[in-house]
Amino acid sequence: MGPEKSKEKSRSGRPRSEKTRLAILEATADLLVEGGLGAATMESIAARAGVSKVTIYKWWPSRGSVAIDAYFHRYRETLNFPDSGNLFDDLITQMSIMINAFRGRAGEIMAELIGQAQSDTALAQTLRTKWLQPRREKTTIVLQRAIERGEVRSDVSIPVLMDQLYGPLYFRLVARHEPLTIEFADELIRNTLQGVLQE
Amino acid sequence: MGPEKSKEKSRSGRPRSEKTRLAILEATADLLVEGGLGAATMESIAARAGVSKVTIYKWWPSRGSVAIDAYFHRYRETLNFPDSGNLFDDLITQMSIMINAFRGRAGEIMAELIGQAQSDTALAQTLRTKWLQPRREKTTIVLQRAIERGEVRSDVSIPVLMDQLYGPLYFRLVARHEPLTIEFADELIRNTLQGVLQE
Amino acid sequence: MGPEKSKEKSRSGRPRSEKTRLAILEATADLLVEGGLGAATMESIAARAGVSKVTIYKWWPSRGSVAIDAYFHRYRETLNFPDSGNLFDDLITQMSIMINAFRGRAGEIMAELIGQAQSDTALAQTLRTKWLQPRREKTTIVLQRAIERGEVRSDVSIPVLMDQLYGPLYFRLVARHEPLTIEFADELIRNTLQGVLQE
Amino acid sequence: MGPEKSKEKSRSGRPRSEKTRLAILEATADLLVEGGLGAATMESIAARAGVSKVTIYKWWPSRGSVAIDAYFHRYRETLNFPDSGNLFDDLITQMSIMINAFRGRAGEIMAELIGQAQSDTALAQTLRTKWLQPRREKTTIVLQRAIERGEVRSDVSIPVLMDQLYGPLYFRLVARHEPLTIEFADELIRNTLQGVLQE
DNA sequence: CTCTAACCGAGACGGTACGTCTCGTCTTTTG
DNA sequence: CAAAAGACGAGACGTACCGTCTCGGTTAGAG
Repeated sequence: MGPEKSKEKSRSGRPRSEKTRLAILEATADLLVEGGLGAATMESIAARAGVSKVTIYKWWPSRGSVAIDAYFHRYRETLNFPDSGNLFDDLITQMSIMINAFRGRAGEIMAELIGQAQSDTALAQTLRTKWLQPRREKTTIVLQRAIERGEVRSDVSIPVLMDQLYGPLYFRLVARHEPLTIEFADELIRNTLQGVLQE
Repeated sequence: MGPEKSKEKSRSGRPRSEKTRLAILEATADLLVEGGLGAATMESIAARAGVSKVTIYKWWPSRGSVAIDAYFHRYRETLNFPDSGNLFDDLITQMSIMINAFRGRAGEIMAELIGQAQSDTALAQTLRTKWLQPRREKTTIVLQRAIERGEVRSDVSIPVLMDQLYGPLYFRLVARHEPLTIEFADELIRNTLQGVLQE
Repeated sequence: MGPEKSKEKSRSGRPRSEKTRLAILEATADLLVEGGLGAATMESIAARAGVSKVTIYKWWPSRGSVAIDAYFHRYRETLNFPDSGNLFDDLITQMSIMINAFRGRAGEIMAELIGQAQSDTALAQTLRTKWLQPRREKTTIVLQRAIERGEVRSDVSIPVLMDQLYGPLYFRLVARHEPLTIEFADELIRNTLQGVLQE
Repeated sequence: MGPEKSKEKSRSGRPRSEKTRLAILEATADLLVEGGLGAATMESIAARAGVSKVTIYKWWPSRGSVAIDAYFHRYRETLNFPDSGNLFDDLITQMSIMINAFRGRAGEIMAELIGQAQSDTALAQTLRTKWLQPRREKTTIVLQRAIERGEVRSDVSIPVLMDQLYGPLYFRLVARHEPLTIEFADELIRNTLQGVLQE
């Protein structure tokens, strides 16, 4: 999904215009910010980018794909995960960055992308591969090291633990029944690590 | 949202047809099951129910609203929460029911409804009031009693704890990166209650 | 077409409400004046008259029927034809009255009624019976007397002569290619009586 | 109104499909013949022509416009006016052609078009420019020559004379109070030229 | 002085067409 | 030969009136 820069030796014919690719991504990102996913129709993207619809269809299969690429293009984040040796500190630092991002426009757009993905399997696939997976890989490393340090029990399943940590966050992003705050993250991490039972 | 049965004494004019209301809900539910939310267009609902589009618009503001009412109509569940006195048992029982429901067609439809709600605030509101809230109220009571019994620490925020328990579940429903299994629920509850730190 | 006051001895049951009948005619006439025939929908007439649609359908078969009755109700004219003994004077007098009426709102409405009658045979019938015919009968008498007086040739067909006099007038009303003026009527009558050939 | 064949050098983009244009006109003409103007709805035209409604709206502003173009397309007539040097002969020849056309389906449709034009100014405009005007121009020339020949009085207004000749004809077409026959035309022309007064 | 038939309001309802929107494809010309 | 321009078929959208159909409440003459 999304246009990959061709690794092949220059194929014959006119090469793809990088200017056009960027115009599309910028236009889409602008539309996403201004009116959400609903505003980023193929027609409006083409019009805004000064590009033909066909050109977009040539390189992206669906409007969701363009949107997600535009999202990454605009919000290309460092994706750095701290690894200080103290699990709680690492988690609260990383989660704070994420929550700060999700409280703004980027959060609304991500929520809409997740929403759209419910009826667009290709988009769902892209979201998993390009968004979720890289983050889960980084997190896996951090949690693995915490297990190795003896901080976390070794019988804990890392995928389950990751869902315990990030599931509640995405749940609030999407269900909006409670606000996404740092305090929430703090208690969430604390509870997750220590449990909630009376000692 | 959705038509409430009038409690008022019969108002003037022809009364609303219960037959029509049911035909709409059944038709919509059928369409949801057959082809998901995308298949439940206003046109197809009207055609299948043998009903005029205007009649649907008269009583429901959007296609999402009809869908959600149809969903509740078809999957009107007991919404019973066990309250045995043992928190783990109660949670695993309740969550198993939920997971069993979400692993079938009902789960796909719920995921699509949540998806649609990302770009339809009215639908989002309905989902919160008619789906989430009642369940959270039941759960609140159970957790409250666990605190009173001294099973759970009294400084734990119940909303946060509920998100710890159900957030990961909805996350897997929506992101589909890992399967929704009873084993997952089991470890999730266990971890949540006891924590993951090495003792 | 249109409600006739029942000549029968009072039938059992509640008698028809004269108030309602008038409310409908007044409301329709108002709507005709304000927005033409297009504005006088059954819905708007019912709403404006504070009357149920069914009541209207009870007494009139179509919207055109109501409109035409409302037109006659509002513009009930004397329908007097002068009969001075001089044909030209009589014609110019009568035609001036008609042109003056047709140059205002009444003319626009009549044009729309004629228009509607092209796709509503019942309305067409009513227009002929209630509007055209009475006028043609009056005119026939006047022309008949002109023939008897020896003013007009006795081999002239009266219906044809009437169409020569009034056809051009309705043509301008409906085609609007030239204005409806007294000067037009004057030359029309003069030409018709004397012919246009060089003597 | 209606699509004009572009005189411009080929503009960029996909050119308009002539096949589609013709399909629309043929479908509309068929519908007009089969069921009159009422049958020629945008939906039925689109369905019959195998064309999208949007495509029709792209090129015609209203259903009346399509209908009138379809009418001209189907009944593209010679529009020739004889000019033999004898006014009566020319008029009776031309009027006979017209009456023969108007006595068939074409007359009904024209009447409906005139009817529709009473509540559709754009359509009215088109009727005047594309139907009435060309005919009046031809007639003007013939009458002008009759005046020059000294056959007709030079103080007669040509527009008024044209309304005297064709007004009665359209009046009968639209009011249907008397039949449209050649005999009618004959007496109409004779009366108009010679007058009806006793000499 | 009730009974009862018809009238009337309110408004739900199935239906048809409207005019608009976006999608994804197709067909030209331009650079 | 890629890209732009834009025509096109498809099909859902939400709205407007149509004409019909219950309802409950009313109104006047008949019994």
